[in-house]
Amino acid sequence: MDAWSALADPTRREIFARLSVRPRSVTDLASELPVSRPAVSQHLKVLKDADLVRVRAEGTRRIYSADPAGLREMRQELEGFWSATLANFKRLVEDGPPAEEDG
Amino acid sequence: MDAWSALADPTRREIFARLSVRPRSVTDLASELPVSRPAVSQHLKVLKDADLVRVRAEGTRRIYSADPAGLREMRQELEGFWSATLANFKRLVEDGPPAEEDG
DNA sequence: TCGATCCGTAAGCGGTAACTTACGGAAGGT
DNA sequence: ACCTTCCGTAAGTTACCGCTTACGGATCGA
Repeated sequence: MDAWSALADPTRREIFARLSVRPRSVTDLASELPVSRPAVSQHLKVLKDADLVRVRAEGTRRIYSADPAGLREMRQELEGFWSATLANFKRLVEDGPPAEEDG
Repeated sequence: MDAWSALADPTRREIFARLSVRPRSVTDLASELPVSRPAVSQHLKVLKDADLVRVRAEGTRRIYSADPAGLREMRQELEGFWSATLANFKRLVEDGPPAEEDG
């Protein structure tokens, strides 16, 4: 599952948002959310597979933190959409000529 | 369905990517993609509900174009994730103090 | 008016995502 | 050694998503 699909789920996006503020354990996350601890574990696995989070062992606890790696690609692709959309939209409202195909 | 879920689907993201370059009709899009025309129509409805695309009638054809509106919100949220993740990650690799809760 | 083209939607199907409960392993304290 | 806490995974259920085919409305040309 890619980063787009990983962050599409509201619960997973909420988990990632919290981890982007500061690292937390699985139990801590579960206590803050309206889902069970196993559900959080499963969400974290998805986020980890998408390189959106990292894990660090601390005794029996697993401390998860946000990882820039997975987010970087996604951000770049979205920035591409953004600039292309703005340029295209600008031509439309200015009633300008249609765009040439370049991608 | 919000913009995150709308762009999570690969086919829908491909449609949006093409529309961000230049507007196209439903049939044109379908001819470029490995799915049927009704499927494209359904995808466009999702994108439209998320304010990611607009429609303009041109005879019997419906010309769809990328709309900055829906993308703006999503982009801002992702930029928030990005800066928070970077800041948090920086503290971690510097072995600095844990972050305070501020949202 | 008749046919062709463009399009949206309903109906139905197969796949899978998200959640729960149940279980078992690993580490720490006493 | 024993109990507790923390965690991941398997199994099963429910619900939704994406796709197809089929159908009907709308517009244009002859």
